[in-house]
Amino acid sequence: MPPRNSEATGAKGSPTAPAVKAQTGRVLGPRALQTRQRLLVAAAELFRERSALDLSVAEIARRAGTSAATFYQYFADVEEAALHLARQAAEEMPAVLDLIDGPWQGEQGLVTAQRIVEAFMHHWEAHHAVLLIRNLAADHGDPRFQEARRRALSPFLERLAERVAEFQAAGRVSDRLHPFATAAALGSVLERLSAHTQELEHRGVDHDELLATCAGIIHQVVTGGTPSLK
Amino acid sequence: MPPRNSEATGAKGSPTAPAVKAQTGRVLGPRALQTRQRLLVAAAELFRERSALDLSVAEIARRAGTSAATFYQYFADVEEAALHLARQAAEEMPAVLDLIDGPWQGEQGLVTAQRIVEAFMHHWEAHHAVLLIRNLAADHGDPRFQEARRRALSPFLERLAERVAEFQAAGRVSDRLHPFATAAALGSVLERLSAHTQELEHRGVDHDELLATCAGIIHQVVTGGTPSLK
DNA sequence: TGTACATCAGTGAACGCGCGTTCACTGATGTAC
DNA sequence: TGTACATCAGTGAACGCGCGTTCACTGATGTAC
Repeated sequence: MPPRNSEATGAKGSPTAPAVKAQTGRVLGPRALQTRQRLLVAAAELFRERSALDLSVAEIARRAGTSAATFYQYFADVEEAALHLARQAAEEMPAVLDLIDGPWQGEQGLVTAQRIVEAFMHHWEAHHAVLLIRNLAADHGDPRFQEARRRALSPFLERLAERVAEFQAAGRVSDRLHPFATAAALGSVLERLSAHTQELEHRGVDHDELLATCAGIIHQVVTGGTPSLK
Repeated sequence: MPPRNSEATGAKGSPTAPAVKAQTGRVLGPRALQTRQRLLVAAAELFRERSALDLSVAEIARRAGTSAATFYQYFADVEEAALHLARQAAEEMPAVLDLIDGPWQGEQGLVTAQRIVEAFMHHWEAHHAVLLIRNLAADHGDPRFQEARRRALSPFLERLAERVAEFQAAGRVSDRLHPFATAAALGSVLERLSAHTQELEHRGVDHDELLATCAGIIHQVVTGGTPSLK
């Protein structure tokens, strides 16, 4: 059996990660990091099952096979753990970003739109519960969650808005549309439809139709009309 | 002083309302209806302040100036009260419905789209907190809230889908778009942008620009392209 | 290699608190005669 | 109009429960020599 956790014995000042700290401010060792991770996983599981921020510290600790007292060594409260999960999920978004810079001209535009939709849906499938909670808390006005959401979505929306502005400059898209508001609207389509695939499948819209529709709308709104109707 | 509650002394079998009942099944008198209403108002206030379903019965009762025991005479739990508020809010939607049957041809189409957006935003301003909670609970899978949401949105989405299908039949809109999925996408734009006016205003998008953008997108997607770019 | 000590990490037990829920009771309102 | 009674509506008090939070303590791990 090879020794696991070999990284724990490695360079002590590894500059890659910003050094996770306990509530007291102490830097965490490998065992503590493991425990903390177990708590996060437990919280994520419970969010998936229940949802909403009505989880109790006791419940999370129980699920993680540890005690509530331990939870308080790493997080001030349940929200802090949720916030961490939300930020973790957001780290995936950059992959979607590059897609926006793909080609939008002609038929290629539709393919680009499709790829974006696929990436978004994938993202939501993987983090459904946490993203839902992030959005709820943000909607309600919690500034920490609002910022987490903004950080995750802003780069995406801004780049998309640039495309809209480009097509506007080329005279293809109506000047009535505010580029950023348009991007935000398309973002909401992506989020909502990704979050509600089941409900729509229940209504007779299968996954591929949903993807095609979503991509079609994005393509049409960004580039201003369909190049060919077929 | 004229006698108030004169309706209470009127026809005992008034068929207009379906007769509200207590948890025990007894039909409620005027005083009880007032108390029940006070509890609902208190719950709505607290939802506006807090949000999420983490309100306690004790809290609602306190706000309503009554006791928890009284709450249980009218509602089984907090969710039941929330559900009632959600259904109440949904009763406003029919007003939006008729707008969809307005003219969509030419420049009139934009006006129609604008009216729809205005009505939707108004609806959300009035019931923000409750609608947010309804959607959250529905998202999480609670079937009662899912149904409440479906009942509120379905007629709207179905009529909108009909318009999309009409423009498809006329060869104006791509066949790639699934009519109902398209309507759902536009519905999500309406809901999200209505729910997030503040956030967008924070980003330099004012209310009118938001309205124009939202209407522009709806018009373009439903009718397939802008009639004139100006 | 072995031993002594320092620090890290985890936890049982305790405390008080506010909640959900129920029940027997009081007070208010309506009705029959 | 007045009185007796029935029903409606509201509530204080009680119960047990699980939670949040803290603290002194135990056990695990690392380190110096």
